[in-house]
Amino acid sequence: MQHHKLATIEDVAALAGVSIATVSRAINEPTKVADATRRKVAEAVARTGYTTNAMARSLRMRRSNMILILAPDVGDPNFSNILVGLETEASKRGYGLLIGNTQNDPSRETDYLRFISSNQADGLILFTGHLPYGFGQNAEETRLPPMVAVNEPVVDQPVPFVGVDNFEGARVATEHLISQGHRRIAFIGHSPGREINRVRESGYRLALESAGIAIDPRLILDGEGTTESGRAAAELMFVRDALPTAFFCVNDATALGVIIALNARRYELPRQFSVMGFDDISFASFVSPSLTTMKQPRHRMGEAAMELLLAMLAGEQPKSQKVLLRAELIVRNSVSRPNS
Amino acid sequence: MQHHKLATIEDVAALAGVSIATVSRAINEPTKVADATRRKVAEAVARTGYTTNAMARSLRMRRSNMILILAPDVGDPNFSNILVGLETEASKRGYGLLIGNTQNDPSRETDYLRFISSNQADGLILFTGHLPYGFGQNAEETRLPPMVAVNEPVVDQPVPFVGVDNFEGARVATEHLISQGHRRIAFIGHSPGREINRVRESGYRLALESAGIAIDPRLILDGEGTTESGRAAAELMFVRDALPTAFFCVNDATALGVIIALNARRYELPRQFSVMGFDDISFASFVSPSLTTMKQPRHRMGEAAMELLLAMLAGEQPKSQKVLLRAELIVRNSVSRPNS
DNA sequence: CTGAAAGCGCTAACAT
DNA sequence: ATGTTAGCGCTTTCAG
Repeated sequence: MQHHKLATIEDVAALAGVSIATVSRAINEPTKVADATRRKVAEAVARTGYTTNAMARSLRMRRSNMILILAPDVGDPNFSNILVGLETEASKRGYGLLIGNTQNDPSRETDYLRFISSNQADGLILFTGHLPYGFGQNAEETRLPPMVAVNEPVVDQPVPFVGVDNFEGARVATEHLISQGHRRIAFIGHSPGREINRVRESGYRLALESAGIAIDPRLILDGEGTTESGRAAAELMFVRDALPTAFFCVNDATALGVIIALNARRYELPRQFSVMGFDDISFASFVSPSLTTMKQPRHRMGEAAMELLLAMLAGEQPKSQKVLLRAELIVRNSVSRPNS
Repeated sequence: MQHHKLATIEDVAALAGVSIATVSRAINEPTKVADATRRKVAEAVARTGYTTNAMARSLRMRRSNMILILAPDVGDPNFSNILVGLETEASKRGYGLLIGNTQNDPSRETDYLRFISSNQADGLILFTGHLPYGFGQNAEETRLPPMVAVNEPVVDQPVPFVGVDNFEGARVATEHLISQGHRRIAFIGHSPGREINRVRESGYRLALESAGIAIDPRLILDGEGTTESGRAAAELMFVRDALPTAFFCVNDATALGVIIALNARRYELPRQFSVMGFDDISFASFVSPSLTTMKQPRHRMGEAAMELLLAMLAGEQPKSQKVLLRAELIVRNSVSRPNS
């Protein structure tokens, strides 16, 4: 563990009285070496404190055992929880994680590609929802490196994707509300353009239809996925005077806004209104009332994405271009039977 | 940007009609090369799409331009915000970040050291508060690699540290309460053993003393730094019937617990009680009333730590073993003048 | 089962 | 200002 002068494979070979080739084999293909030799080498390794020089090895083997993670915002808690899953799986398989924070800046995206093109990383995990700038132009010609998108699919590009089943999750959430006896259920959405909004709304609609409940367009409002937009949407409902008994919100931030609006109007929750979120962000359990919501399996998303990427690196064809994990219903205190 | 067969320095040299040494110089020490030659090389680089092979370069130069980040929990939002600062500074200086999630598991700590001992990382940022297991035993003999601790200092070890000035921050927080007219100010602390508890409590005491306010031991309670412990501590105050007009809490999680307890008792905040936190975690602005607190300069902590480490890597002696950044008072709605 | 030797792609010392 | 060359530490044929 000395830092100034590390032992090399030659030091070990000399000490063990064998050739460097044998040392290399003893370490990497133990079965190809005689027992006695292997023991001698092992001892020499221990005595010298030898560690394989990863640079030399990577240079020779043309792979680095590193994965580059490209994310728009490393500080986003949604990201960091998935990261833990990525790391768990990678480290289990002997891979290291290199992290690239792009801030959606094209030049930073390009910049990070140097890790790929300089052989410093073997594959790529994409959180950005688009190919890094620098690949984009000539996607057909350019041979893309092995990569997997997670959380956000890559638009218009055949990149394997691991995410959550938003359609199914929204359906389950809405059904939970229905099972409690609600029939007038609002949907407070994200921006109309967002894929996630479309899909979660579809799940909501399907659940209602399956239960034979007519869809009331006045109960469907767009938002922006933010707390403030949730608050505003709830207020709008009161202004318009088309009130639901329950709010299903496209995400927890929105749900929080709805709760704030309802609390401000001095309603008692969940007795007078039920609120359901989606995501299970960290403060979902701290709001009052604590938020019933759909939990995204973030850790498993990370693991699954890494598993998929490493399989591709090992030469396997991805079985499917899309892995969707189920969100889990988390029952807390913001949903109850309607009050009537 | 072809992935199967990358251009090497030889390809560039051949195309430009120069030697590989000249190509290397043209790229790394442009001033040492004639203008015309440099242009030829630049064009050849562009035509071939050449990128320096980082492995070969690192092997030769004996450094990787990589920094290893060792953290107990990569998913912790406190960590991830500092990470952004680390990344900003590192990437500005051409360094990459390798991330290691140890989960406080000694074997994982040791495991990640291979990145250091195999030359895959030049330095180390420590979030763990202790030397990685594997260095610990023989710290005197072992030559430690360049490293900087951030957020949490390394106990009993001369490791340069970048963190927040908790003493000063607690003093400012308490003074804010005093300036509003409070004189009976409670301190809800962390576990007694924790350094952070000791320091923040000292700041609280100094502020009171400086203002000529006697310290009332009945207003100082231990906790565990959790929401639940904050709630319990507030309850205990009511049971003991030694009530403050304001609560200064060792952190926001605790403050949240206090607010929950006060809300549950149907007090009106901040009219009847003021509550002050520390940290400015993400939901501090969402609680009702929104939390007045001290904001940790996490982004800058990351930048400062990386700056320090890179300076050490460049051979500079760290000027001081300890860099303390000031926390910033964030005024929201949980503090007002006392009610009397 | 083991050893000799080539070579991964690069930088830097030395020579011109 | 440019070229030649050694060698960073390793894995992997190819021989034996």
